[in-house]
Amino acid sequence: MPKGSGAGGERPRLRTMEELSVAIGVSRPTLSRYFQDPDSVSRSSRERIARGLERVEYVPNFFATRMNRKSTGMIGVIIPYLNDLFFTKLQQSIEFAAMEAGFTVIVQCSHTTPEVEARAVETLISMNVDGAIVAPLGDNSDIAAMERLNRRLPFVLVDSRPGALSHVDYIGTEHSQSMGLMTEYLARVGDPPVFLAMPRVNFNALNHERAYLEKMEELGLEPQVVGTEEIEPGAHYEAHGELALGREFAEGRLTDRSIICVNDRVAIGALRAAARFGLDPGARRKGGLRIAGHDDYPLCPFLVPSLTTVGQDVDAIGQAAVARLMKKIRAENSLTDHAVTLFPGVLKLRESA
Amino acid sequence: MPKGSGAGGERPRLRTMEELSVAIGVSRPTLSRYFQDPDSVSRSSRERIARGLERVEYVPNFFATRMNRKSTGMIGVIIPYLNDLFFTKLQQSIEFAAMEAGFTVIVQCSHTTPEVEARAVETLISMNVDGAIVAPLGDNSDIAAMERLNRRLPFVLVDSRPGALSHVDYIGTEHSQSMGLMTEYLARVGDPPVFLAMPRVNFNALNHERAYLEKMEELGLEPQVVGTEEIEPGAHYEAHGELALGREFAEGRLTDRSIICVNDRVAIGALRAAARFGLDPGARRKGGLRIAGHDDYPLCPFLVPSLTTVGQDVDAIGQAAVARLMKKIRAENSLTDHAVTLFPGVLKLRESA
DNA sequence: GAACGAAATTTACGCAGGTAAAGAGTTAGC
DNA sequence: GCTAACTCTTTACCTGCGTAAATTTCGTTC
Repeated sequence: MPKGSGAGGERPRLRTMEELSVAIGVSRPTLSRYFQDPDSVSRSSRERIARGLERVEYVPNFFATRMNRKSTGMIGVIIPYLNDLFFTKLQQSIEFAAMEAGFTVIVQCSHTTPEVEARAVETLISMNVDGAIVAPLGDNSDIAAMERLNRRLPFVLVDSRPGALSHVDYIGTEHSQSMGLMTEYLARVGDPPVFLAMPRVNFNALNHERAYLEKMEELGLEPQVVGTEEIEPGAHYEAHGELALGREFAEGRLTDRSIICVNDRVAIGALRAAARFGLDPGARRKGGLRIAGHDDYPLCPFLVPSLTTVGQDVDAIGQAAVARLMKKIRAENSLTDHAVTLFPGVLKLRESA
Repeated sequence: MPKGSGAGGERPRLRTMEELSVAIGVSRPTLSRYFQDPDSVSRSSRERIARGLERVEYVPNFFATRMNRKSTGMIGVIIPYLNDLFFTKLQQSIEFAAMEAGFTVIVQCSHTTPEVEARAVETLISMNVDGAIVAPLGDNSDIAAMERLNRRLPFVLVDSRPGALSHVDYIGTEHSQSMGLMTEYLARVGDPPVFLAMPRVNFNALNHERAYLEKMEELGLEPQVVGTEEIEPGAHYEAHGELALGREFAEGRLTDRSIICVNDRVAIGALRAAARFGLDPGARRKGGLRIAGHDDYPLCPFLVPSLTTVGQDVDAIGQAAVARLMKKIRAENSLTDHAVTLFPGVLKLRESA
C-alpha cells in the first residue's frame, strides 16, 4: 500500500456522461457543453458540476467525443526515425507549439521504411486529424500516400521535400545557402574543402552535396566528394563517417584538408577517425586538418574538439510548420497560395574548423 | 501536377462503410467483419470486397471502429523527454515489439513536467488504450495519476520506479549491479573512484549514487561525490558535467582520479572538461585521469576518447515491457503476480577508463 | 401580478461502425 | 428429393457523445 495516495483514490468510477449526469443532477448535454468549454454553461451549473467531479472519477471517452465533432483538435506528425536528436528536437518544438494552440499531437514514426510511413498516413487520415506535418523519407517516401494526405487535409512538409511533391507546402532550412556558407568559410580560410558524403539514403544528403558542388563552382574551385559508397550495410551515420574518412587517412589522403561533412552525425565519426590517426582537427586554422558539419546537433559544443557546423533553426521550423498548419486548418480550403518557408543556416564556429 | 501519381489517385472517395456497402453490394456488417479479419467472411465476399476496394478510396474511421469494441488494439507509452537517445531508443524497441504484436502505439511525452505527464495519463485513459508503458519522472511523477492508471488498465513501469509505486510491475536495469560493476572495475585498476552526480532531477540519478555508495562501502573505500548542486539552471546534462568537473579541475582537484559519472550524458560533459584542461582521460590506465559513464549512449564509441561505460539492454527492456503488458492484457485481471524484471548491465570497456 | 425575452437546459436525432441474434443459403445425409 | 445441420449474411440494436431545435427557467418590465 503506497502512502499518500489516499486523496480521492477510491472515488466511484463512472463510465459514461449519462451516469455522471444522474450522479450530479445535470442533463447530459449540459455536461457535454461543460467539457468543451466550462464557460458555456451558467455559473451555477458550472460550480455544481465542478463540485460533482471532485466526488467521482470520470473522464470523457476520447473517441466518442471526437466522433461527431467537426474538429478533432489533433494534428498528426510523422518523423522518419527516432535515433536522431535533430528529429526529436523538431518533434519537441512542434509539440510545444501545438500544445500552446490547444491541439493534441499524434506522432508516428516511419522508421525509415516507406511501408510504415504509408501505414502511418492511413492511421492519421482514419483518425480525422485536423492536419498533418510530415518529415518525409526524401525520395523514398510513398508519393501516392503523400498525395492522398495532401488532398484530404491540411498538410505541411518539413525538413525535406521529395521532388515529386514540389506543390506541397514546405518549411525547412535553406540548404543551398547554409551549405554554401560553410563551403565558403572553409574555402576562404584554407584549401578547397572536400565533401564527406554518405550513401544516398539520407534525405538532405543530396541537397547538401549539390549545394557544395554549386558553391565550389561559383568559387572556381575543384570539388571533391568522398564517402558516397556504402561501406558497412546498416551502419550508423557516425560509423559511416569514421569508416569513410578513416579509409582516406589510412592511405595518406586528406590528412591536411578541410572536410565538410554532409551532417553532424557523419562529422562525429569523422572526428573519431581523425583522433584514431593522431590528427587534431582545427588545431591549425590554416593548412591543417579541419572538420565541419551541418545541423548543429545538440552535442556539438561538447565534442572534442567542439564541432564547427551550420545551425538549423529547428525551433523556428517547428513553430512555423505548426503556424502554417493552423492557418490552413482555419482557412478550410480557401487557402490557395502555396507556401515555402526557408530559414537560413547560421555558422557556428567552434574548434574543429 | 506531379508525375507518376496517377495510379488510383482520383478514385471516388467514400466516407462511410454504408456508402461502401452499396457501392460494393455487400452488407455493412459484412464489411465490418472483413476489416477486422478478412478471413471471417466467405471467400466470395472477400474477393468481391477486395476488388471493390481497388476502385474506391475508403479508410474506416479510427474512432468509430474503436468505440464499441472491447479492445482498441492500442497501447500507450509515456516517456519523460525527447532530447535523449536513451529514451528514443527505448521507444523504438517498444514500437517494434508492439507492431509485431499487432498493436498501435500512442506515444506521449511528459516533457519533464508532472502536469503534462498527468495530462498524458488522462489522454491515454480516455483513449481506452489496452495498456500503458510509462517511463516516469522518478519521484517527480504525479503518483495519484500513476495509481489511477494502475487501477484502470494493464500498466508497466520502465526505466525507473518511484518509491511510492513499488507495487507496480517494473522492467529496468539492475542499477545497483550495473553501477557496482563499474565502481568495482575502476577501484580495482586505480584509485578509489569519485562519483560525478547531478542535481536530483534525474530519475535514476539517486539510484546510481546510492549504488556507488554501497559498493564503495562494501569495498571498504572512502566515497566521494561531487556535482550534486545545480550550477546553471536548466543546463543540459552535458553542460552540467562539463561545468561541475571543470570547477574541480580549475582548483586542481581530481585531475588524476577515476571519475564515475551518473550517466553518459554527464560523462560527455566530463570528457569535454578534461579536454579543456589538457587532460587525456584513460591515457594511463593506472594513476591518471579516467572517466566512465553509464547507459551506453549510442554515441559512446565515437567520442574522443571513446567512453567506457555500462550498457543497458534497452532492446530487452522494451521487448520485456511489451511482452509483460501483452500478458496482462490477455489475462484481464486474473494476473495477480507482481513482476519485476531487471536486466544486468554489462561493462563496455573503451578508451576513457 | 402577468407578459415578455434572453439565457439556459433538455429533447431528439445523428455520427460511423460493433455485434448478438435472426434469417437465408448451401451442403450433407438419408 | 427432402430435411437437417451449418455457414454466411443481414436485421436490429447499441456504443458514448455532439448538436440543432424545442422547451423551460428566470429575471424584468409594464
